[in-house]
Amino acid sequence: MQSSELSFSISPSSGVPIYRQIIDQVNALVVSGRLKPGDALPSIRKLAESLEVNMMTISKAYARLEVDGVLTRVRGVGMVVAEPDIPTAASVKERQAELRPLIEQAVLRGLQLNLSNPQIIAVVESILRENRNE
Amino acid sequence: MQSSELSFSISPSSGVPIYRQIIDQVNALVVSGRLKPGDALPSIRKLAESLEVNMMTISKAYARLEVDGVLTRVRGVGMVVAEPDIPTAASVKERQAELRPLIEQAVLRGLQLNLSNPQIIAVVESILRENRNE
DNA sequence: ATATGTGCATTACTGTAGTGATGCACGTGG
DNA sequence: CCACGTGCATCACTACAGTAATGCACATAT
Repeated sequence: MQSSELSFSISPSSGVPIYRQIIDQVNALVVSGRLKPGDALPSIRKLAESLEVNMMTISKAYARLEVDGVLTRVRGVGMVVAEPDIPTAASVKERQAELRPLIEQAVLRGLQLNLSNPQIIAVVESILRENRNE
Repeated sequence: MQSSELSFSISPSSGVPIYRQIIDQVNALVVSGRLKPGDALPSIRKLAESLEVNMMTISKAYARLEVDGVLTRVRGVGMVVAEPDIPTAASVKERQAELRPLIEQAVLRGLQLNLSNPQIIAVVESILRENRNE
């Protein structure tokens, strides 16, 4: 169990809650493939100390990530990246339905900004392009 | 000033704040063209009474909508739908940049759900199709 | 068994979002 | 001018998110 040398960084005064910043960064690492299933994450204590925040803050973030199926917690051992393939329990349609409200919020904002359909889709594709490093 | 007969509906126990529900519904009405520039909205008192909430809750919602450039308040008269064309102050690129974070959040969630690029774009297009009634 | 590493449960403090009650200021119509 | 309809400012209350301090439970290595 060598130090994975994961570099987390937070800005406590960015308005975004600390635990949310942790969640987003772990998610990004997993989605992009830099963290693979079975990989260990920094222990709650280590990470809390290095970021100078309370352990519970990290713990809550890890807990949320476990509920989301991203991590698996193993008491006495540590947090580990979960298998990514299990969640195919839900069909594509169901997952799309789950995603829909989030997309809707964003798209309506785009319409409100008076952007055309192609202009909105261009933003979507640009973001997809950035994150298909897998 | 006839009754515009606008039908707002809220579910106080839906988790979504009341003022946010008002904002979203007004936005939807304006974006879809059912409310046109110059149209009057229900007065704060009337709407508050019909929805059985406090005036201030409606007032806050309207205030936010004014900041967003959707409505114009006229004291002693009421709230009126603002002109939609003014905001072309910002270039397409700027408006796309403003939209980007929202889209990004949604798209990353889609990737996390293990949806393919076309599957995500399909959701976007479906929503765009629903809202181009203009 | 014991020491030391894990994560967890409990409890508490604090800030802020959300909502509300009340009285005031502005505009319009008589 | 006066009455009535607008929206607004102020203050206050409540619930909950976010963070933290502390002690406990489990797993592993010696």
